[in-house]
Amino acid sequence: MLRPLNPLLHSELRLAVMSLLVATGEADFVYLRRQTGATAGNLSVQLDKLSKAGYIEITKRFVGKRPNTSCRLTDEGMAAFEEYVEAIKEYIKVRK
Amino acid sequence: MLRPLNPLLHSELRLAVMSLLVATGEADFVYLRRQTGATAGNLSVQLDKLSKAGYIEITKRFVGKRPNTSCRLTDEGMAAFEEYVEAIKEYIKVRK
DNA sequence: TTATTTGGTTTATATTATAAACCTATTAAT
DNA sequence: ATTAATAGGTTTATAATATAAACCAAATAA
Repeated sequence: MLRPLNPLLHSELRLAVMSLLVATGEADFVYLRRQTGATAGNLSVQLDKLSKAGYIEITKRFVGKRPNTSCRLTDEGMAAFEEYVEAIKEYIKVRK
Repeated sequence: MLRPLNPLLHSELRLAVMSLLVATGEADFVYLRRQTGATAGNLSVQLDKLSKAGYIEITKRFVGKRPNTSCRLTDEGMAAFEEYVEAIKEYIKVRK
């Protein structure tokens, strides 16, 4: 039987965020927003979920006078992403 | 920017069904239920959605005395599946 | 000094997924 | 012959999810 897809990662926006973070290691709110095209509200909610799952670590600080929210992929997040990738490959591979 | 994921296919059960149908061309309700482990109610609903989207064709008939619901992948369904595969690959590929 | 923009969060709503409840017919058990 | 289980589903109620609208505080521009 096909293996289950981690529901936290099987979400277009969260998967996009994780994909970007796998590529960059770390990225801030504004960057993720631009790259994904998501609304700020949606991004905020989804980052929170990834954070609560321990897949990313969120750091809030000021850069100059402006607030800045930075996200870093955790080892747990990386492992979960890799697991998801292996799982979804089963769905999309051509079988004979 | 990452391309959007067809929401009709970005669903665990519907994707599993499509994946099975890509492999077999045609399969009946009972087979799909066994392979996916889904409840009958859920499967019924999701097959209906795939059918309404034109991705599968559902044929109802009797086999002996028992009802039988058979599903066949359409060309449109195959094309949509392939499109989805290309799209999700962008999310899971390792970028440098 | 009043708009506007930046960088977000909270909350309300719409959509979706899922299972529980149900239905009809068949086969098995008593 | 009657009752109970099983097969093969569908319909509907509920829970979970995604999403955007509304909001907020501070900074910059007009």
